[in-house]
Amino acid sequence: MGRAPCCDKANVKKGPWSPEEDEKLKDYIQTHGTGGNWIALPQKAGLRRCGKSCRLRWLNYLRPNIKHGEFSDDEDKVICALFASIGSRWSIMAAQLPGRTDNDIKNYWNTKLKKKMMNSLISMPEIRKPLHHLQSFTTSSTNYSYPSLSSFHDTNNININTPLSSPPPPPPSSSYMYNNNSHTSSYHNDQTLSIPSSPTTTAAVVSHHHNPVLQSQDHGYLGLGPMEDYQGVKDSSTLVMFGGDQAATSSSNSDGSCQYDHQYSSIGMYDHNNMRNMRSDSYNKEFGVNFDKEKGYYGDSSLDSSLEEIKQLISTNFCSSKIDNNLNFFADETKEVKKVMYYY
DNA sequence: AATCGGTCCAACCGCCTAACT
DNA sequence: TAGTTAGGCGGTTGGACCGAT
Repeated sequence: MGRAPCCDKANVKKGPWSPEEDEKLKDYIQTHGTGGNWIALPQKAGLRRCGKSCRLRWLNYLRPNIKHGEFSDDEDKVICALFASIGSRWSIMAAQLPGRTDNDIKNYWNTKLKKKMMNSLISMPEIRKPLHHLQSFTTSSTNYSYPSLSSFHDTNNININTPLSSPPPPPPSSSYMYNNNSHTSSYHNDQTLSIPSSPTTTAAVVSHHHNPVLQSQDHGYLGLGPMEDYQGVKDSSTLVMFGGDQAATSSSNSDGSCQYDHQYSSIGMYDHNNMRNMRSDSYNKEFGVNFDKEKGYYGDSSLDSSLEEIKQLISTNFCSSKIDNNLNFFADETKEVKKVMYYY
């Protein structure tokens, strides 16, 4: 019953392959093929290796037409698009990229492309969160309209009732906050801005130039806690603030906008450099969220959620049937996302 | 020159499914 | 039909390498 064991585990060599072993394996397969039996192959080829190890070495390194070296922009786009639509199915991705192996793609994604993608999505304005909100904006339509922002104005009388296809207005010079639940408001050099309700997510931006959020406890309007609350963050300019279940007293205006005094009960910080979400110790003490010393961040937020959002964002807006025949679509739409981000 | 921390990637590990007996 | 393994896959890791201090 069953089959013979695949190899004598005690007698097989492990670790890096020597050039001699490579040569033996290559010669054997080029002469005889794999014979559809990797387990028997090492003995026939005169190798003290497990069949699985031979298979891996051949597929990932020795077989003809393997492409090594830098990935092209087009390859980046394919990987990003496929990741968004199918997740970490590296072998399927490899099938779409001639010469690339699943291992290569997996390594490339984990070490470079993931970071590149994250930076691409958050780099222009220092914003990270309103991804769900953006989904409703980034349609394939060329004529964007934002009913929810139709009467948006700020205290400097900058009318932002502008379609996205036009150049976006400059971002606030210091910082602002954007909140979704039912109201939206902003801070701008200690002035309160008001915009109408309706968007569906929460985000906030912290300027690179100075950081009123981290100073804000002194002003009493955010209660985020001092800089040293954020364990492991050396440079406040890398932080982006988001989140916020708010408890606020508000007053509505006739145009549908509203203003209120903020008392945020849930605020998160996103650390650009370390690509992780954080919350202040003040928050965590109050709500019993523990700092995970092993992971280095607070337990309820991590990079994973960011990736999920990227995945969701891309899959909803960029991918579908257009992946195969229009790679530039992804890049163009990414620009649109950046424009929307910049817009805020 | 030595040390340290971060990056990269080849290779291993363990799981799942299909195939075999 | 049940037990077992091969093949395939994604996740993880060890160590080489490199730049900064």
